[in-house]
Amino acid sequence: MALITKAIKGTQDVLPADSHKNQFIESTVLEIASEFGFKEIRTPVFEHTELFTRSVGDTTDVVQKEMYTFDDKGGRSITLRPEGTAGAARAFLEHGLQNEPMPQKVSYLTSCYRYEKPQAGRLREFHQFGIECYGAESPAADAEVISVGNEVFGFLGIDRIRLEINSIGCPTCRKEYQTALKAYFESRKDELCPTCLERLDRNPMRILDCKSPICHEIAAGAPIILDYLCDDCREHFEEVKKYLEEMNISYEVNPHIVRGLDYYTRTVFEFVTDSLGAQAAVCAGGRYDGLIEEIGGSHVPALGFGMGIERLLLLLEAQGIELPEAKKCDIYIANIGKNASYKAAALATELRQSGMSAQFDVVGRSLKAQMKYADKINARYTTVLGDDDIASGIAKVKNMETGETTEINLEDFADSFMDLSLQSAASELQNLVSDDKSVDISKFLGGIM
RNA sequence: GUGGGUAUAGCUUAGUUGGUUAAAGCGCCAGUUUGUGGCACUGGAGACCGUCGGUUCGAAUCCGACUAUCCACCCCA
Repeated sequence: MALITKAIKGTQDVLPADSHKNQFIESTVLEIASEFGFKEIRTPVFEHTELFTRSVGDTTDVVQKEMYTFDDKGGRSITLRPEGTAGAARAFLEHGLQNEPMPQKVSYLTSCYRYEKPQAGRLREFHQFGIECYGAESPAADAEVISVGNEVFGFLGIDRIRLEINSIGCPTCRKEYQTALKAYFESRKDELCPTCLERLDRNPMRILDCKSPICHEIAAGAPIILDYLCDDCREHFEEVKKYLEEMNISYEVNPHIVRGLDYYTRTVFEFVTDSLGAQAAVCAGGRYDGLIEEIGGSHVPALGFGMGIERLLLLLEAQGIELPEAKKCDIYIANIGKNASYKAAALATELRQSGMSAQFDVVGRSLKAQMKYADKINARYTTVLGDDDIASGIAKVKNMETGETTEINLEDFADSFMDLSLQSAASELQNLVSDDKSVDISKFLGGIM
């Protein structure tokens, strides 16, 4: 296929048949976040490259080999954001949000870009839902951020997902730990896999989550960071767990969680699933108390998470969870002849102004073909307009599901049709509720409203 | 960046040991007389068989390279 008719490697189109799923997810997560007081922030797709090298860390894989970086025409080094935290932090500082009442809580839906080799659940352009909470040192904030993620999965009906948490301490206690860890791995140097051998110098903590069986086994006997936490960090971690328990959120402590972004401190967490192949982490984040200072602000403790939208969608599919259907067309106006076409256009306009979704034939097809089309687009009602109907002033409206027809006066068509439509929606809802009490009403409403 | 699988209509796939105009189902368009969809039937459009090169009288089929895509490593959401 010619290059110009081929999407860039690792990018994906969302087609009209599927976009309602994205829309549903997006509005759902934003809504849930807002219940917790997180308000949406929107930042640019690109930033100065230095923002990411400073925050994400210039020894990380993300910065070293995955960023889309280029010089613009003014000679600035620009980078397409590889994650959402840095841009939000930059905006927080730039607009002096530290002078607003604390905590500041923001949420976002962004596209992110990483030059990686694509595979299941891993794209070069992907989308993240994220939240950030600034100015809260307390472990209660950690638990609250985690609970937002928990709420999203709960609301969507996802099970077989577990929360793993860990603390990687503050720079002071982590240093001590890393020394001990390095000493341990040095002692078993000749057994490590080649990649871990490299990691030994760069970041020995990464060896902890290596998947190779030998390294995994060696890592099992390695010193555990939790034993090296300073009193403050240990206390903080204990409190986070306490809050999670109070909030009824189950978790597992996994001392081997190591995040690949340098800015994390203390609490780190991942929501992981085994229904997604190698890309197990659907949502991950943690605390980053040093980040705001690192990019030039004062000391502002903060934390947040990112959730992969594509992975979330994959997960929903893997677990057979149905999302609400796209909004149907309320009424399709079939028309015969030029005159009727004019009338149909006017009627459709009137119906839309009353808040209904209305369509009419714009192709010039036969009546039969128009009816077929109405069926294909899942129209709830159809009406046929011809010279006779216009002359008599009465249109027959057909319920496409039951086949029943109702006569409606063309004079006040929009109002009468709305009554009819609401009545049938109400009775459908009634049936649904009495049929099955467990049905999520909001899903149904999403389908018809 | 490393390894493995795959590549035939919009989609899912047939295509024998290389042998004329590459097949089917779904989908799309139209028709089965007069103004009412779903079912059925009929017809139609739609494929440079991923690309380039090689072997051969002859390649969708065999060989090579490239590209794309999928999966795993790595990394991460």
